[in-house]
This record gives sequence, structure tokens and C-alpha cells, in this order.
Amino acid sequence: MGRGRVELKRIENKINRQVTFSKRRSGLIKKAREISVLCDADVALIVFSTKGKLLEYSNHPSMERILERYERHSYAEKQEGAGDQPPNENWAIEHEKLKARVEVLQRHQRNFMGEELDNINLRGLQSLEQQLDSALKHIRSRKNQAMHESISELQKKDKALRERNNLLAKKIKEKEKALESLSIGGSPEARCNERTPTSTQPKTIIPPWMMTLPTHE
Amino acid sequence: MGRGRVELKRIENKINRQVTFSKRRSGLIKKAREISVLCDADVALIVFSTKGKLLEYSNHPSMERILERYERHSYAEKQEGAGDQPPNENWAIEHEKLKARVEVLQRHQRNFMGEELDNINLRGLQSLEQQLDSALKHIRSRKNQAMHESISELQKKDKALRERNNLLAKKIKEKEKALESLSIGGSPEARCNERTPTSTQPKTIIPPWMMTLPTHE
DNA sequence: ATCTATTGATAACT
DNA sequence: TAGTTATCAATAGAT
Repeated sequence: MGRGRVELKRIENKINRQVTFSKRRSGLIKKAREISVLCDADVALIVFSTKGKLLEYSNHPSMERILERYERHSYAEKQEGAGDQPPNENWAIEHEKLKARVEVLQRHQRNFMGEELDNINLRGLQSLEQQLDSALKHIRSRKNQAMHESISELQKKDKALRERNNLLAKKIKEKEKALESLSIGGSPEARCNERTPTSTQPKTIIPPWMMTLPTHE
Repeated sequence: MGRGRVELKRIENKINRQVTFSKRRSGLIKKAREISVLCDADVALIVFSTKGKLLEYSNHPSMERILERYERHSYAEKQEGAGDQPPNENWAIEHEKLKARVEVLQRHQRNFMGEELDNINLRGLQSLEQQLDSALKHIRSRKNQAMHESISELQKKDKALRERNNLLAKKIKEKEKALESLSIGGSPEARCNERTPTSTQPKTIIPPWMMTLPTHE
């Protein structure tokens, strides 16, 4: 939309980026509202601009409800049969441990995203690079595999369809032959039809069974 | 868009509503993606369909972080000196939440390591690939920067050392000159030292102050 | 799912 | 920031 196509990459011009952000954010909110109304869905939308400015939308009166619902949802999957309540005395300790774990994982993740690299030394950077490089290879390989699978499935479908087409074409030919032989050594009625080309009937009568042919739309 | 205008009200026909939901949700995600990339913003989008089906999008691998950021933001607005610790009853819930978060983070991390890719679809694989590729670029850029810094620091050290060396060499020359003039009109002891090159002592005696020179290891 | 006639969103410009 | 317009994009309805 707009004059000329736009590449899906960060807009480098700061002013343009700001303007685009303003325009698109209202568009995004509009879309969010529309889907929530039209389809009776609960929507929570949170956007932080580069400047850290917050934009939020929710059809629900309280965004919180939806976020809570989300969190419940995201760990509901994992919580099967894990009904072991840790003894109350250890909760505080366990809690702290978990928090520490989360911190570490988040830091790692940020590093994996290429963020907060300033306090990593050269050796660490190289190790990170190697890991990411290897991971990327795995992912690309898996992606290729997935694509190949998709392709061969399509090819299979294609083949089946073409075979069916051939079969149908053959049937048509057979019918045409049958028709021809009918018109040459056929019944008096057929001859009669041949001799009255002025009639509104077409020269070749289409038999009822031919009506079952599938159309190619 | 589409054939005819559409009223902004709940679609009553169930099938239509479902179809529209599917179509619009992909559109909404696309828009969210676009604003996040074009304008360098952080986006979190959560939608629950009528059926309770969850749709989530976040440009960040961990939706969690954006939600946390959002919660921090919200707290900041309505902090009424209410520093009340969550009552003990909520600990169980908090604990479960944390555990869930750890699970999610670990899963993401494994994905980032190129592991457990089997249950990710083509679309997800492509997104992962893009993120890793971008991260790798950041890391390599940071590594290059670190290497350049290291190099220029070494060059600076090298220059300082060479200057110091020159200075020292000059001083040595001066000392030698002084020595020479001494040996011409000098004391018998000096002459004695000059005439015993077979000794284990080097020709040029290293003065004590020279021992403070930094080593090049 | 796929195809189009239409309306909608928006990039560049003012 | 707000309005205009030429274009591209999304999608409603049909198949």
C-alpha cells in the first residue's frame, strides 16, 4: 500500500520510522479491534516503540485478565500430573533458585539474540558465534528437509491428477469412437438426423452419459 | 476490503466467523510483524478466539519479556506506595508461573541451539532462521569491533614501547659516549674493564634501571 | 483451499 | 501533526 512497494526491513530514516510507526500503530489497533468485534475474540496487543513508548490495546476492560489467561494457557500444557507440592518451608528457597535460573536463561537468550554483547569477551563471542553458526546449519537443514517433503507431496498429488486426466481423456476418445461407428453404420434414426441438417439439433447428438464429464475450471 | 462493505459487528454465522477469524488473524500477525521490523518496535500480540484457541505473536522469542516489561510499565503508573508482598497464598501460583517460564525459556533455548526442531512448522523454521541470522550478524559485528579494539590497543602499546626503547637506546649511547671519554682520559679501572672481553660479562653492562623494562610475552 | 472484485491501508507528499 | 492521493495490500464472497 502507499506509493511504491516497501521492503520488510528496518526503516533507517528516523523521521520516516516515527511517522510510519504512528500510522501503522493506529492501523494495527484498528485491525485488532475489528477481529475482536467481528469474531468475538479476546485481544491483547502491546507495542513498545524504539523510544520505549507504550501502546496497548485490549477489548477486555482489563488487559491483565487476558495476560493472566495467557500465562495460565502457556503453562497449562506442561502441567500434567505435576501435583507434587513442595514442602512449605522450602518454598522461599526454591522460589529464589527458580528466579535465578530464569535470570540466567534470559541472559543467555538475549545473547543468543545478539543482544547485550558488551560484557562478553572475545573468547566468549567466538564460542557464541560457533554455536549460532552450527544451530543455523541445523535449522536450515531441517527447513530444507521440510521443504523437500512438501515438494514431493505436491509432486505425488500432481502425478495422481495427471494420471486421472489421462484416464479421462482415454474415456473421451473411446466414447467418440463409439459415436463415430454409430453414425456410419448406425440406425435409420441416426441417418434421418444426418439428412436434416437444417434442424436445430446439432449434427452430433450428445448422449446423456457424456453429461457426467467433469469440467476443468 | 473484499466484496462489499462489512459492518463492524459480531458475525453471527458461525462458519463465516471462523473463516474470517482465520483470515484476519494471519493478516494481524503480518501487520504486527511489519511494524516490529520496520519501526524496530517490540510487539506482543495475544488473541483468544471464541473457542478459547490461543494465537500469540511476538517478535521477541520470549513473549515473557515483553509481558514483564509491560507489567513493569503498568506498575510504574499505578504504584500507590503499595509495596505489599504477594500474600503467601499466591506463592503456589507464582511458583507455577516461574516453573512454566523456565520451561518456555528452555524450549526456546533448545530451539536456538538448533535442537528439537521436529515440531516446528516451515513458517516457524523460517522465522527462527531469520532471527538466528540476524543475531549472528550482530555477534560477528561485535566480535569484529572487539578485535579492532584489541588490535588498536596493542598497536598503542607497541608504539609506547618502541618510544621507550628509543629513549633507552639514546641513554645507552650517551652512557657509552661518557664511557669513551672516560676511557680516553679516564681512570685505570675503566680501561681495565674494556680490556677483558673474555669475561662472562657482556660488553655492554646492563645498568640496574634497565631491569624495569616490561617483557613482551 | 483458491480466486478476484472491492474496499482498505498507507508511503510519499504537502 | 494532520490531510491528500496514488498505489499496493487485505479480504469478503464465491467457487
